Amino acid sequence: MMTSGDVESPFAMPGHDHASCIMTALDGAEAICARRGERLTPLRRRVLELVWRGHSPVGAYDILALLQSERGRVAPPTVYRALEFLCRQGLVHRLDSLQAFIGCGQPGNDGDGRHAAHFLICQDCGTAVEVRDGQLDGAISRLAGRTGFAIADETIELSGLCAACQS
Amino acid sequence: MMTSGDVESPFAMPGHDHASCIMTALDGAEAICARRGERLTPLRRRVLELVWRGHSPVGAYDILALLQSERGRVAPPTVYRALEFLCRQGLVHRLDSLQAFIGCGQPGNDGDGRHAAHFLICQDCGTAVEVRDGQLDGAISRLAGRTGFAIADETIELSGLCAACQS
DNA sequence: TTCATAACGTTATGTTATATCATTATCGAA
DNA sequence: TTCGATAATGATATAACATAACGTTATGAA
Ligand SMILES: [Zn+2]
Ligand SMILES: [Zn+2]
Ligand SMILES: [Zn+2]
Ligand SMILES: [Zn+2]
Repeated sequence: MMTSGDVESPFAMPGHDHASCIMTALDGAEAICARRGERLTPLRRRVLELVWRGHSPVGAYDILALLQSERGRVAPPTVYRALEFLCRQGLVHRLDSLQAFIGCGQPGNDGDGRHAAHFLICQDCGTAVEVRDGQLDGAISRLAGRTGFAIADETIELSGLCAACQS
Repeated sequence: MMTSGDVESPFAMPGHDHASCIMTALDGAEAICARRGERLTPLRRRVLELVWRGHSPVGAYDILALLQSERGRVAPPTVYRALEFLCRQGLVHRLDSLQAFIGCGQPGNDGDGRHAAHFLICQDCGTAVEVRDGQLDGAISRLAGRTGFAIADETIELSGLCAACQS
C-alpha cells in the first residue's frame, strides 16, 4: 500500500496492493468520524470507497453513475452531499483544476478538520499525489506574512508528467 | 495605476486610476500580439477590456451578458473562444478555484507564451492579485526536482482576507 | 413516546463549458 | 484581381458540473 512517507517518489506504486489502500482509508475514516461524533453512514462510506477506486481524481458524475449502477435511481444531490461531508471531514479533497475528487491519504493529521492539500497531477497516467513540503509551506507562510494576507484556503495543484511517464 | 513592483502591498490600490490599468493592458496586448503576429481582433480586444473591468475575477457568463447588452445575440462559444485566445497569449488567467478570469498584469515577461501565475484572492472584497515570489518558485522547483516531476502547469491560488479587509 | 434534528429522496433548475457545422473575414499566391 | 487556404466568428444544440427547494425517513435524546 501507499504510505505517508513516500514523498520522495510518490508516483512509484505500480501494481501495489490497492485493496489495502482502500481498507486503510475506510478504517481510518471510521475511526476519525467515531472520534468526532460524526456519522459515516453506509452511503457516505460507499462514496468514499468509490472515490478510492484508484489514485486518480474521480468526477462527481462518475460516482453518480457507479451508484446508479448498483442502486437504481440516484440523483446528483445524493452524491454532492456525501462528497461535501467527506471534504468537510478532510477525508476527500476536491481538485479545482480538474473539477474532481480524490481520497486523502493523510486524514486527521491536523486536529479535527480538513487540512491544506497540495497535489502533483500527472497528465499522462492521471495519478494525483498529495504532497507535503515544508519549504513550500514556509514560502507560502512568508508570502502571506509579507503581504498581510490571512490565508483561509489553499489551492495548489501542479500538473505535468510524473517520472514514470516522461520516458 | 498598478505597477508590477507592488508586491509588498498588492491590495493597496483603493481609488486608483483604473482607466490607466485598462489602457496599459490594452496597449500592452496590442504590442505583444503585433510582435507575435497574432490577431487581437475587435472582439478579442473588447473581451480583454471587459475582463479588465476591475481587479476581481470575472465569470465567462458575466462577459457574455455584457457583450449581449451591447451587441444583441451573442453565444457562449464566442466568449470562450476569445478567452481561450487571451489565455493562450498570457493576457488573461483563469482562476480554477473560482471558475473565473482575470487580466494579467505582467504579460509578455516570459518570452513568447503564458507564464505560471500565483494569486492571492480576497474573499471579502473580491480582489485577486497576481504575485511573484522567488521563494515560492524555488520551493516548487525543488519539489519537482526531488520527485522527478516535470511541471507543465501550475494552479496556485490562496484565498483569504487581504490586509484591508481584516479589520 | 415524542420531539428535534440530521440524512436522504426527489424534482427542478442553475451554472459553466464544448461539439458541430455554417458563414464571413483575411491574406498570400497565382 | 481572383482564387484558395486558413483563421475567426455566428449559430444551434448539448454536455458536464452543481445547487435550490421541499418532502420523507432515520436517528437519538428528552
Ligand atoms: Zn492504492
Ligand atoms: Zn504519470
Ligand atoms: Zn486598476
Ligand atoms: Zn479584501
